[in-house]
Amino acid sequence: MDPAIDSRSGRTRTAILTAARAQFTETGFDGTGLRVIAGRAGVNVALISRYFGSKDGLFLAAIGPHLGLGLILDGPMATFGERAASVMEMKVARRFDPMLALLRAAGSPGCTPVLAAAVRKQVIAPLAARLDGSGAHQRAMLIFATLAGYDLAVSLLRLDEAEGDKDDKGRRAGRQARLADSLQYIVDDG
Amino acid sequence: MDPAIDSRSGRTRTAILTAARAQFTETGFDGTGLRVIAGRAGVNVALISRYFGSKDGLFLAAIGPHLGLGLILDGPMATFGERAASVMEMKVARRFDPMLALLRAAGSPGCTPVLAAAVRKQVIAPLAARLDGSGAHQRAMLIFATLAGYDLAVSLLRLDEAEGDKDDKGRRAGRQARLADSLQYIVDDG
DNA sequence: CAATAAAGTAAACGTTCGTTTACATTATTG
DNA sequence: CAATAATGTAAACGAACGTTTACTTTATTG
Repeated sequence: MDPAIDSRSGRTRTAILTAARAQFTETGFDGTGLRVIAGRAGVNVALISRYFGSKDGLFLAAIGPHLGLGLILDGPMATFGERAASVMEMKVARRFDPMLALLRAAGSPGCTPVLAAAVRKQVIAPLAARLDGSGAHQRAMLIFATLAGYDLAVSLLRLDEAEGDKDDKGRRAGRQARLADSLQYIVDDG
Repeated sequence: MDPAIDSRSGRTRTAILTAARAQFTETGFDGTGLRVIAGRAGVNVALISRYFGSKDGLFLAAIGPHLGLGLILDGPMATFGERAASVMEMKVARRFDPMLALLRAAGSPGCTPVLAAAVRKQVIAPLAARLDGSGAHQRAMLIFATLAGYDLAVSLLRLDEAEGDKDDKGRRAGRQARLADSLQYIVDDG
């Protein structure tokens, strides 16, 4: 029986993980206190240390397994750009956004190496394996860079927000098309 | 007379700013303590509060004015990609890297809005003004995203580091060419 | 049911943080 | 030179942090 479901300890464990994912996404690693996570999960602070050892352990358990590209790689690479850009735009207002959590935590000295390892293994490697042509590894890195930078600009810095909110859908569609095009250009190797 | 040069107060002021730029670049906003900056500048901690009011004030004064594109916009847009990619690769091992400082601080809740405003004003706006064709603003944003993401991948996460360090120059040249190509593709509007 | 382990709780630990206060030193100026 | 402002210093402040300890409650099991 999976202890992550049912059983008292399993319930608090997942409650902590869920709260941690949301909170790390919203306020980053350094900006998130364990007491806030505990309160959000309706759980005592000391239990976090008991279950995950340390704050780093919690971060790794909460964010680590979700840094992959998910379903974006499912499908022909001829339409990778479209799929990726679509996912990047759809994920707006989700409570847990792995890429945003990565951006908000990548600056914390303790998180950088573990995040780098996770991205290498879960993003770069499988993506490069799907790319034809030369320099697959570097092109995979460039694709990741484009996606991460896009999230930095749109979701974190909110650079695309104008004064009036009118034409919001049009703006979203426009930037999504540009992103898709730019990504596909890298996939197709120029 | 510019009080920033000569005069006792001017010297300590610039010493604090220099130390702050380097330290914020290395360890981010939350990861940087005022005592470390003070020690690096050879200055008493209390003077930081006196001269810059608060840690946020210091960050703004140290990083804010340097977030622009610098000399990258000087020259024809037909060779923008090359110039930008060249600058991104040359700046390796510099003590103060504005883009890296931005990436390391963007996750801190207090820094995000001020960084967004600075990028909008100093990067997106002047860059969009130099772009021909439709959707100049969004393409400028996408260019910034590509540059920031590239720095995230290469300088911060160091995703391109392999086990053996051989062929380092070749790898650098390769990824620089890819970046230049990808940037120019956005400038030229497809 | 009693014994043992697991899970949860409350409080405190020691540290670090940004900032402020009170005081000493140095420079400026009438 | 004396007065006054500017600059530098040392120490302390209260708050927040991650983590640990001692204890109570709940569940499991022989």
